[in-house]
Amino acid sequence: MSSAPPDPPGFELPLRLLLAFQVIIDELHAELAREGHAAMRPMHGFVFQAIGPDGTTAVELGRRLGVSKQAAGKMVESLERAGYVERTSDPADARRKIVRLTAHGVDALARSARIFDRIRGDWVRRLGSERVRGLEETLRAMTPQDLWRLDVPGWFGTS
Amino acid sequence: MSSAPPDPPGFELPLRLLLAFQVIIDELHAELAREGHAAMRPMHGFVFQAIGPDGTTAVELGRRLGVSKQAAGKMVESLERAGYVERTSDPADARRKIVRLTAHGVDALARSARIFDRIRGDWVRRLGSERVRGLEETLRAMTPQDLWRLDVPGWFGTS
DNA sequence: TAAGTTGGTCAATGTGGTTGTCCATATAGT
DNA sequence: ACTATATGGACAACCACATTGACCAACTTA
Repeated sequence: MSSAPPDPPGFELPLRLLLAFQVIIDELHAELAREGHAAMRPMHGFVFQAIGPDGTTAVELGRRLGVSKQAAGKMVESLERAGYVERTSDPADARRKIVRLTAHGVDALARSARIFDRIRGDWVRRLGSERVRGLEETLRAMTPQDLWRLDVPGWFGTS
Repeated sequence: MSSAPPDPPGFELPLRLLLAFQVIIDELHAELAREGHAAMRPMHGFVFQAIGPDGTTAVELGRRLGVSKQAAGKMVESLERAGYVERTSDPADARRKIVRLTAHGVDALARSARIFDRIRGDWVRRLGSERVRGLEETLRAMTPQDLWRLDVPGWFGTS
C-alpha cells in the first residue's frame, strides 16, 4: 500500500551527470598517474583527440576546440614542453607547422583508451551490461550526435 | 541471426555524461535569460546553493566550494555588483560579513528550480518516466552521496 | 591580559583565455 | 605574370579568475 516515490527535484539529474563525469575522469587520471603520465590533465585528452593521428595545425586545432588560434598555440607550446606533441614544418606549405603527437603522447592516448574501457568494465560489473548499455542509449538520445562538439574551454566561466 | 552489437568504446560514456550536463545547463540558462536573468552564469547556481538560505561568510563559502577565501571574496563582489547577493555585518561578531541572497538572487534560485523541474519533465516526455528514474538511480549508484561535493572551480585546468 | 586564531582585505603573481597587429607565404583574379 | 586577397603563425597588450603571502582587526582561550 505504499504510494509511488515522488520525483526527485530536477536539479539532481544534471548534478549527478557532472558528478559521474568527474568520477570517471578522476579515476582515469589517477590510473594515468600510476602508469607514468602524472602530467596529463583532463583537458589534454580532448586536445590529443582533436590533434588526431595525422596531426593538425594550431589554427585548425583552435577551430576544433572552439578557441582562438592564439590560445591553441599556447596549448601546443605547453604540451610541447611536456613532451606530448612536436611541431614540424609542412614541406608542402611553408606557412604551416604541423602539430603531431610524440610517441609519449600516443602512449598516453592509448593508455587512456584502455583505462576508459576498463572503467566501463567496472560499471558493467557493478550495474550489469544491460544498465550500462541502457545508460549509453539514453544519453545518446538526449545529446548531440557529434561527440567532439563540446567546446569545453571557458564554457564554465564565473562571471 | 544478427550478432549482438559490440560494446561502445569506453570514452563515449564520460563524454555523453558531460554533454548531457551541458545540454541541460545551456537550456537552463537560455530560459533564465528569457525570464530576466541574463547575467546568471553556470557557476552561479552552485554558489547560490553554497550560500544557502541563511547566508554564510566568504571564508565558509570558499571552504564549501573548494577555493581560497580570496577567490570566494571576489566571487561575492561580482555577485554583489550583479545584485544577486548583499553583505551585512554580523552583530554578534564584528569581523564577519554575512553574505545573503537578495530578493533577486532568491528569485533566480527559485526560477532555476522550476526550470530544472520543467527540463526533467521534457526528458520524461521524450524517454518515459521509467527511463529517467532508471537513469537517476544508476547515476546515484555510481556517484558520491553528497550532491554538493563537486569542487567545480578550477577542476578542469589545462596545465 | 597576553597569546593564538579567525575573518576580511590588499598586493603580487600565474595561467589561460581574448583581441589587435604584423609578417611571410599561398592562392585567386585579371 | 602581377596584384589583391586569404591564410598560418607569432608577438604584444589586456582581461578574468584563480593562487599565495602579508597584514590588521576582532574574537577566543589559557
